Amino acid sequence: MTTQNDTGGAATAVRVLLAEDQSMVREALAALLGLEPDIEVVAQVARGDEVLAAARAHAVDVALLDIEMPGCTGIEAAAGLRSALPELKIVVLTTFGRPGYLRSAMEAGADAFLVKDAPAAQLAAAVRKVLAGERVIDPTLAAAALAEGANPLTDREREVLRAASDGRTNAELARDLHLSQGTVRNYLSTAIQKLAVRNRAEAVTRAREQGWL
Amino acid sequence: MTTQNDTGGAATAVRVLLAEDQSMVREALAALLGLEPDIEVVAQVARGDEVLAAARAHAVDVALLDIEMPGCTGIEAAAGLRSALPELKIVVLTTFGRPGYLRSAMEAGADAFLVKDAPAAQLAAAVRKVLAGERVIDPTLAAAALAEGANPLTDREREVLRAASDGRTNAELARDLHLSQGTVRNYLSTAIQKLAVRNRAEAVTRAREQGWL
DNA sequence: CGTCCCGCATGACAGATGTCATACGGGACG
DNA sequence: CGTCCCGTATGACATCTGTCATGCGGGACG
Repeated sequence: MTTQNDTGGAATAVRVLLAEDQSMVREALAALLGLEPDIEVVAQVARGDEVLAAARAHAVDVALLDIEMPGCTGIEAAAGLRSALPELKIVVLTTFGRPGYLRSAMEAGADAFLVKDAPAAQLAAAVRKVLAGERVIDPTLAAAALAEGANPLTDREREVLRAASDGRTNAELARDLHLSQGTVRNYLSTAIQKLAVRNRAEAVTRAREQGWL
Repeated sequence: MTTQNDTGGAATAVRVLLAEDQSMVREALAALLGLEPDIEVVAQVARGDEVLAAARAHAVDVALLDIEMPGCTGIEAAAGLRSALPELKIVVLTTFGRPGYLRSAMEAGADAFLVKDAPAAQLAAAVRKVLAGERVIDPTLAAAALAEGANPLTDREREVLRAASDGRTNAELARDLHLSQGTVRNYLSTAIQKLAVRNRAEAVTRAREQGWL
């Protein structure tokens, strides 16, 4: 899905791409940004895997990316944009202020990281700041991300934990991941210990809230 | 939190209350509704338990309620509004199109039920329709709600399942809920059977996606 | 090149979880 | 006043889950 509305806005207006899967929220954010005379939303997409093409097609200056999207995540989209269009500024916008998300967003090359419960004024402000070359991150969240340290889980552990997250049993996990049942249990066991919890369900909860899942 | 902005809008404009915990989304929705000449957002709150007071204080015609909010849910707020201010129209707006949510919203006296991935235009449309005495619900979702039937869990089963949802062990649940450990297991067992799943984690997932948790 | 650590894997064992039969008091409903 | 369902409880049993000792292969480092 790609919407064009190149009408309106000053000739010098910042050209913004908005990527967010919930139509109502996306269009509402567009309305909000539309109130700013120096900002123009020139493209909207509802899927992560449509971001790059839309950014190219509409000569976008700033991309505003939600994280949770079908197709691919905003983080992955950010990485793609960063390598394909290095000039483009990237603002990652998310519901969840998870330290791991902030870390991944920054590693993917984001210029700003905003949570949706921040005041709306910060959105336009962030767009202007990244254009001016600044980086915008919530200091509290940055502190949390640094305090928590990096994701302690190995790839395999994360994979198994993610697969286990909706309640699948060890036998199913073993089949799906082509592992022995015992191996699945070991990965879950080490994940449980690394996360300092007592069972897989707590491990899932904890990994989720850190953005490590 | 209560914001007043009685300025602007026609004298005959619909007076709308907006309840949504994420500031950015809330203010964006306000901006969106603000574009409609016949609609005026006269109050905004970020918590469910502030809805009733704000509705009273601002002579609101229509309340737009998100479900997931601190304080109390939009469903609970709707029930409170319905009994205290029977004239008021209620639109429930939610991220998740869960059949159980629709059912509860309707039982709580909502006049409309919208999901956030519907097109933005439906929001203003719904406000106008409920004012005209119509009810607005997504037909697909209504069908799903009817097909699924009502929540099969007893109060106690739901309570135990909810408490178990973040990974607590039987012993902890028993202590917290003042039950014997065996009783906890029985409740979880019956819940697991009613939901046609194979363990507590799947039961939690399933109950959640139905809006039964 | 040996050694050490890490990721990965396996199986044995103990403890947690899920099932089932059974039981009892209380409220609802016919 | 039976009958049924709910909430509560117990104990026995089977299965699942978490821990641990152990082993293998590869990369890092001295």
